[in-house]
Formats: sequence, C-alpha cells, structure tokens
Amino acid sequence: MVEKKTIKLDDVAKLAGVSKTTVSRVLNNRGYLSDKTIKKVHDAMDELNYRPNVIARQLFKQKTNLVALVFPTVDNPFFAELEAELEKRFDQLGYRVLMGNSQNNPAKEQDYLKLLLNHQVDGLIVGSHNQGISEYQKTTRPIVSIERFVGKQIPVVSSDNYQGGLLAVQRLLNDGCKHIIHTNYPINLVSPNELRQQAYEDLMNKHHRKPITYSVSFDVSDEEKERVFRKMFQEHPEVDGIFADNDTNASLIIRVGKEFNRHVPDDLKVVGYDGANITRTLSPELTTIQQPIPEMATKAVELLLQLINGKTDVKSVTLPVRMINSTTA
Amino acid sequence: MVEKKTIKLDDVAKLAGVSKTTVSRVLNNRGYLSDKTIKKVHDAMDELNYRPNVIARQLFKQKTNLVALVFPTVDNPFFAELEAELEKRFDQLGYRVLMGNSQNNPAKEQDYLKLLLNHQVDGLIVGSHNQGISEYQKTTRPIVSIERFVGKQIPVVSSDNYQGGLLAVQRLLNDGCKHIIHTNYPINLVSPNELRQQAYEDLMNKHHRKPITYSVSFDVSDEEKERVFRKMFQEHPEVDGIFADNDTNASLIIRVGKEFNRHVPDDLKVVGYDGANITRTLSPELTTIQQPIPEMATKAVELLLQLINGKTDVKSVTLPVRMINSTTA
DNA sequence: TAACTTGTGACTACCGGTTACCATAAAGGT
DNA sequence: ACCTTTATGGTAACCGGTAGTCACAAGTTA
Repeated sequence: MVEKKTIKLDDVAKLAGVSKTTVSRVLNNRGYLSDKTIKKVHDAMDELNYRPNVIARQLFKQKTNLVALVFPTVDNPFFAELEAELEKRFDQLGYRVLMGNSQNNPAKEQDYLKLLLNHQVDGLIVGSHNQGISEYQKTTRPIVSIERFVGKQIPVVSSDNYQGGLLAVQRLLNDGCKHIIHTNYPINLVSPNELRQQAYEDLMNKHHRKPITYSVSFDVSDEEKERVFRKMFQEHPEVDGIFADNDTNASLIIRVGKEFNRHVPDDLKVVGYDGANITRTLSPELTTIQQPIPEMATKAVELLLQLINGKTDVKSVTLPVRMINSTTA
Repeated sequence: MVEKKTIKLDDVAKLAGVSKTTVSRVLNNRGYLSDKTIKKVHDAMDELNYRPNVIARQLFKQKTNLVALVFPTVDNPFFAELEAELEKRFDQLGYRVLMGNSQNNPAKEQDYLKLLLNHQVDGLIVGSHNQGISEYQKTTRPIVSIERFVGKQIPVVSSDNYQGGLLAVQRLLNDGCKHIIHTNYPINLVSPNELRQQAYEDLMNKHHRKPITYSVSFDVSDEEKERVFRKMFQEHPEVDGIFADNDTNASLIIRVGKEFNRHVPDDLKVVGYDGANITRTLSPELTTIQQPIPEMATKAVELLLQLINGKTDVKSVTLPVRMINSTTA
C-alpha cells in the first residue's frame, strides 16, 4: 500500500527555507513578517498542499470551533429547516456543526451528550424532548435550548406558543367551529409546547366549551399516529375543528378525516403548527401558525456565542409567531 | 469569573491512587488489570466527572472518528432523510458526523472541503451538485459520493436512475398520456440524474414522440421554479403528462397546473421522483419513483468504511428503485 | 551614535493523552 | 527453586502545532 505521509509545518518550513516559527507566524498572522517571506511560505504550502492539523491547534488552544446540535431527528420539516439555518449561521462565524439525532430516546440523548462533550465542542444547541438527563446538570459547557426547558441555568429560545395557541383556536372559533379538538405531545414532556394547550384550554373555557386534547408521541410511526386520529374521529364524530400541534399531524388528520368522509374545509377545519419551508411547499393549502425559524436560529446562535464568550446573565427569549391563512381553515 | 479547571487523566490517577499508566490502561483496556483497580479508577472518574479529552487522543492516534456530509442543504425531504439515515449508521459505528451544507455554491463547497479536511475527518460523503472542485483531486482522504460523479477514483452510490426514468415514463404512457414533458436539473451538472432524462428520451423516441425537457436549477426559490413551470404550461398547453425530477417540483407543478385549470389526474398526470419520508407523509397523493434511501445510506457507509480501512478496489454501486402508485398518475 | 522598529531564527515548554520500555513484585505452575 | 503469568509504577518520547523568550541583524529615526 502506498503510504502517503502527511505534510507538516516542518516540511513547509524546510521547503520555504525558513524556520518553523516563521511558518507558524504566517499561519497565525503574528509578529513581524515581510511580504516576501509570506509569499514564500504560501507558495510552499500550496506546493505541498499543506493543511494545518486543526487537532493539534485545538489541543493547544483549548478551543475546537465545534458546536453540536442535539435534536430528535433532522428528517422532519421543522428540525430540517432549523438545523439548516443554525448551520448556516455557525458556518459564517467559523464554527463547524456536529449532528446529534437523539431519535427522542433518552438513553441515546445521554450518550450523545457524553460523546459530543468528549469531543470538546465549544457549545451545544439542544431541542430534544427528553427529560431528566443528568448530563445537563453535570456540565458547565455552554448550552442553549430551543423550544424546551432543560434546566434553570440554560437559556431557552422559543416562539410565542401561547399566542400561537390563541391565534389558532380563535381562527377556528371565528370560522364557526363548535367542537374543537387539540392534539399535542404527551404533557409530561416539559416544553413550551404546553402553552399552546394552555391557550387552547383558556380560550375554550372562556367560550364555555369543553377542551379535549389527544396526545400523540413525536417518535412513533405515521401509522401509529393515524390510529390515534381515527380513534379521535370515532369518539368525537361531532368534531368540526382541529388545532394540531404540528403540520405533519395536521396533514395526517386531514387524510384520516377523508376516511370518515370529512372534507376540509367544509365539514372540518384544521389549523396546523410550524409553517416550515418544506411544509409550505408540499402542503400549501394548510392553514398554520408559523414559527419564526430563521429568527429562532439567529437568536440561539447569538445566545450561545454570548455563553461561549463568558457572558453569564444570558436570558431566554420568546419570538412572535404569525398565522398563515390558507384553505384548510 | 469562576474558572472551572478541567479534570485530566493525572487527576484521576491521583484520586484513585494509581499511576497515569494504569488509568490509561483502564481507559483503553490494555495490559493486565485487576478488577479492584478497574473499579477504583472508574469510581475516581465518576467522582470527578472525568471526560477523556478526545482531541489529545485524536492527535496521537491520527484518527478522529469524524466524518463529514457535504450536501446542498438538509432542508429538503430527500437530503434530510438521507443525512438522518447516514448519521444513524455512523453513530452506531462510533463516528460523529459533521454537517456541511454547500447551498449548491461551488465556492462554498470548496471552502467546506478545505475546512472539513483540516478538521482531520476520517472520511466524507458528498452529494453536492457542483463540478470542477479541485479539492477532490488534491486529497487522498476517503470519499464516497451519492448520486453524483466526482472523480474517477471516487466510488458513487446511486439508485437506478435509468430504470426510474423508464418506470415513470412508461406509467404515463400506459395512462394514455400523449404529450409528456420532463423536468430536470441543468444537464451540465454531471450526475446520474442525467440517466433519468436519457430513459425519458429513449422511451419517447421509441414511441415516436418528441422529448421536451425543462431545466430547473436546484438552488433557486420556489417562486423562480413556479415561473419556469408557468412558462411550460404556456408554451405547451397540450401537455398531459409530466415526469418531474423530484417530488418538490412535482408538487409545484400540480399547484401551477391548477392556475391553468388543469386538474390532476383528469387533465394532467404527474409522476415525481424521490419518495422520501416527509413527502410521503405530506403529499401521499403523489405518484412517484422511490429511491431506496436507507439502503443507499447503508451502502455509502459500507463503502466509506472500506476506504477508511485501506481497501483500494472499492466499486460504485447502483440500487433498484420502485414505483409508488398513487392518485396523481 | 544611540535607540527603536522590523524581520527572522533557535529553543523550549505546553496542550492531554498514548504507548513502548524497563523495573518490580506477588502468585501460580512444574 | 526456577520460570511464567499477572499486576502495577515510572519515565520518556510522541502526535503537530502554539507561543514565549532570547538573540541577532539590518534599517530607520531622533
């Protein structure tokens, strides 16, 4: 096997006819350097196709310029857009991004945290839906959470879930719905998501209607989810409006509704939640509450950088949502 | 500011009352060790919440257990599923995954390659749609490509694009379409995608029909794409069947068709391409050619690992596609 | 002419592990 | 009683850069 030796700083120095120190100075733009020397060094680097070993530098500097994203999965319109936006911003700031798809499995999330922390990441953005992960308490590494409460000291970026809930339910009420049902994650997952349900219940109570919520786990198959929705239509044939906790579920509900001969928006009105890119493209007919994903990404990156730079009083933020009016409600 | 000192191997050794060597032996499971010592060391590590500095180990071992994924963006049903599947497999094998969203911008792709290679990744999986990136020729690092020709020495995992093209067009012909149009990326992007177009043209010619292809760039906005499709309906009002190069475009075409009063599947039949998870959930009505994304991920990971382990004759593979019959054709 | 500024080299400690080598010692086998 | 296996310690080189210190030379300025 042809063993191709890695080029190191020393090799560049030799070829350029300068000292190791000088090459390092060129690389880091330190000290006094003549243009001539800089050129010589660059030429040598090009000729050898030299790539500085970032690992060695990381070890010395105690900084990796690596951040990790821990979310349930990237195979979901909301997380895909969010992670893409986060990555774009981190890239501009010189950070590389490690992916951590926890599959919404607490053990996996715990493992990921350990592994990613071992990789000496400079910070983490997390948005998994698990609880009680002790790793979060043990570390002092900078962490920002998105749409999820993780711990007292960890700032959260979320959209205005309560307002989103109000907008959605009010829209259904305005459209004349009498029997509105809400779907949401199981509530034991402490997330700002809960506030959507709170808004739903508050508004329903205000209008003297009985709030009914169906729980649907995030991490089960579409078939499983459809089963829940079928049960919903069977148990509540009177339903004429649904406030779904995300657009995927809204889409599944509309499909299941058809099985029960409910046609949107005549016999049934549906409002979704998230309003991600992909959903807007593939299901433009869906009326939904749009989370400001790009802004959330911007804010999360901003907060994480503050933490990385040693700021201590980093505060959680809530960003406004907006309604996208379309034809399903 | 409270400076929290990082715990190192030496600290663990001191607390456990053993030597640095022994701790390292416990960590790496090397040499002779008594159960008693192992326990002592583990206890000390737990007490101190010690995390071995992976960077230091990487530097010595010349192995990072890091791989990078370079794709246009993760905010797309096909790439989201593909990257999720890749990440899942790499995770199981002990590799962490770096995200590189090139935005389909050659300069950005080149930058990413440099950066990721600097990070000493053990390998890369690439699927961007750019050409002529010199970085690919310069490096000897293991690379596997997905659905894209990169260079002679770089193995490609692709699905059977020619067969996919045949299936799609044959379906439209069987449904009685007389005027079938194909949409695809600009052909100067050398990708196996081309074979879909080839199949389309071969089949059209065989049936003595004139093949017509509209080019749509991957990286433009939905609005831009819709403009192209509007032009298509204007220039070819006779069109009654469309073979789209991906499901997103199929979805946009159906929407634009409505503007021209073309209703699917009565006045117009559409077959898409990709059949990713998210698309199946959000647009189940779409008839499409499904790429075997999980299998492609499995194969790509397998090939990359062979390269990482020094195998030299790693061959490209093509995997079968299947048709998903639904209501748009 | 003394005092800086600029430009470069040589040397070394350091980042935090890994591992080879050698030494030592107790336990077990023959 | 001798040899081997098991178990542990100490030391040092090494991975590939970074950066501080000191030295020295040439050019510039007061």
